[in-house]
Amino acid sequence: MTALAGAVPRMMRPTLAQSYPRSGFPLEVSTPLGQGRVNQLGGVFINGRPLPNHIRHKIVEMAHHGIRPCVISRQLRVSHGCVSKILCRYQETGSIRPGAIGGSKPKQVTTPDVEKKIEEYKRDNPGMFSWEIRDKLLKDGICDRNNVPSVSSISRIMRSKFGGKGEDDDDEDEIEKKRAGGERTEGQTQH
DNA sequence: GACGTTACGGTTGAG
DNA sequence: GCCTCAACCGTAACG
Repeated sequence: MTALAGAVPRMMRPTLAQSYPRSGFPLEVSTPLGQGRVNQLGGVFINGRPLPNHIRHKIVEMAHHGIRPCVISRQLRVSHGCVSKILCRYQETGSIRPGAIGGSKPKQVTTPDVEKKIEEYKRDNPGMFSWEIRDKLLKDGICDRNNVPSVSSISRIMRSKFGGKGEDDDDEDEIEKKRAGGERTEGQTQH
C-alpha cells in the first residue's frame, strides 16, 4: 500500500499463477457461496471477498483470550497476514467489519451536506424528480455546475434514503444472510 | 517459529 | 443498462 510505484521491488516472487499449481489457486471447492478456494492451511476462502463474519468475530475473540495470532491462524485456517490485518484494524477502529468494497472515489459532489439537502427536498416534496432536485441544488447555490451530482447519483441517494428498507440498521447478520442468499441464488442460476 | 509487510489476482460498486 | 476504475479483499511469500 505504501509501496511507491517507482520503487525497486524489495522482493521478487513468482506470480500467483506460478505459486499455485493449477488455475492460480491450489484447489477449488464448490461451496454454497460459490467459488470457494482452499488455502495452504486447508481453510476455505473466496478470493476477493471478505471472510465470513463469524470467522472475523472468532479471530478477535481468540485474540482477546490471549491466544497468539499464529495459533489463531492455524486453528481457523486463515492466513496469518489476514489475522494480523483484522486484529490491527480491530485495534485501530474497534470494528471487525471489512471496509467498504468497491465504488468509485467520491467526486466530492455527494457530500453529507448535499445528501442532507436532497433529503430535505425530498421530505418537503416527495413527488420531486431527481432532475428537479438537481436543478434546485444549483438554484439554491448548494452546488455549482461543476460539482452538482448527476441525476443518477441523486436517484441512487434517494433510493438508499427512502428506498423503504431500514438502511440504518445494517445488522451484520442481516448482511450475512443477504449475501448468502444472493450468492446461493446466483449459484443456482448457474447450476 | 512468530509476525509485519507487500505483491498479487480477484470482487465490488459509485460514477 | 453497460463500462470504467479505484478501493477493498485474502493469500502467499519475503524479511
